[in-house]
Amino acid sequence: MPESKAKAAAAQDAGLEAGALVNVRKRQARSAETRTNILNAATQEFAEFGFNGASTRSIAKRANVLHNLVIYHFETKIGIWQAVMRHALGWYHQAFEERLAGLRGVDPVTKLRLIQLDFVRMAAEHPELHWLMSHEAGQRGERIEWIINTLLGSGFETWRDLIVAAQEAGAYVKGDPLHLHYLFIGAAGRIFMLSAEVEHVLGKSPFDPDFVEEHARVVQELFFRDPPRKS
Amino acid sequence: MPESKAKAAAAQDAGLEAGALVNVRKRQARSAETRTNILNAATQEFAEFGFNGASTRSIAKRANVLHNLVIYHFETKIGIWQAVMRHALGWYHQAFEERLAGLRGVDPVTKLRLIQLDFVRMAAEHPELHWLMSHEAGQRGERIEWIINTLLGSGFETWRDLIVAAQEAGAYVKGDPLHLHYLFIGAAGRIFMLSAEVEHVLGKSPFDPDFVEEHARVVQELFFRDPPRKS
DNA sequence: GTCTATATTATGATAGAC
DNA sequence: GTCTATCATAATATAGAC
Repeated sequence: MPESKAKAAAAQDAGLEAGALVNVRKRQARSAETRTNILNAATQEFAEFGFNGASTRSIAKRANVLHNLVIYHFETKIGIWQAVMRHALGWYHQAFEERLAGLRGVDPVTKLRLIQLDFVRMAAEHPELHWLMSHEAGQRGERIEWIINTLLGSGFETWRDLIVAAQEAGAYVKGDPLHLHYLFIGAAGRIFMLSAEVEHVLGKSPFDPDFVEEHARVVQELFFRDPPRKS
Repeated sequence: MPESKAKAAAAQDAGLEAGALVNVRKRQARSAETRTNILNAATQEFAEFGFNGASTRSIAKRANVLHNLVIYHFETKIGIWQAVMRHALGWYHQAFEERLAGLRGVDPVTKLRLIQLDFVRMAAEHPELHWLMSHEAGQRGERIEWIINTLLGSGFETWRDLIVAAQEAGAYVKGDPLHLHYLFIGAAGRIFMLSAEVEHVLGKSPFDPDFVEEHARVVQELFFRDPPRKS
């Protein structure tokens, strides 16, 4: 935390008369808004250009704030980046946990089908997430280490368990479940990361809602298999 | 072309005594070597960091040359980038054309199987190619337009025709052939672009030769289907 | 919290000696 | 073709007024 920010927090903790308190709250609201704007702008910039390619100035410009406010709110460039990753991956994990919680009791094959459908739709709606990971996950380095150590939780176990269960039911293609999960990630998400090229070759945007659904359907046809008939 | 380079070429065209000619040839050889070193270094840098993230100085450092030689040999930053793309995509297209030429007369299903196998092996051996495209193909912009207009040839038609033929033989999953090609590209290549994360989650490098072959096998299991029995 | 101003380093690009 | 030196701009980051 920057010193000035810490001081402001301390001033708030101390007793303040009513009028001053209102002003403090107004300022806090504006601060929170600025911070959010910067965070969203930084998400887009880091997704598009990667850590090196993005600049605090372009982030500030996109967020419509003065460039030094980016550093003020997040201390360093790596600080903004970490905040972006925490926010993006946190949101992603939460979305899946809530989805899975809603599917309690559903059989694993259906469950896997449904969260894979969600995954495809999310890849179309939030390709930034794929880009953010993509820029880091390709080469060893401090940032991917940080992601692995502080943000990558036990999400993969859930996918693995569901795939194993679907395989045991004879409903999913055979093979190492986590390997298959990465095949799925590639098949499901890559087309949205190549959207400009795809648009030229296919003659339509992969983000077109109808296409997204068709895409999800075909992806599932690749991985799911008809289970053997019982008796 | 830089003026100094044009002058050197002119001097070469003029008559020169034997000793001087040898020196000119030595210089040309060194120049060509420098250019090649820069091109290879630039390929790695652009693949890793994208156009904005890479710098002419980091390219020069990697190539072990003085930083201004990068500009001398390629005029501008976009000039180096274009040379990299021409070289990388040219090599890629040539490799496939030669492979296909060698497969003249082979039935389309086998042909598709074999060039897909090559594609997977190439993605493992040269992930730079996927990165170079990846950094540009995600968003509209001058560079992807340049790629589409000057480098993207008729390669996609070949893939489409082979996929259609394999579908007609009942040996390939149904669906829009070019859409399926992008699904294949994602399934085949994405795992190598996430190598650092994959290594952590799977416990082994996706570049491991045995894994590459297993990966290629599973990818084909996703897309190829048993054709209906005859008679 | 925000704004102006500034320090410092990195970057793309050029000029001129050899 | 390469090397030294340099320029102009853009980058990360900080200091201090309000």
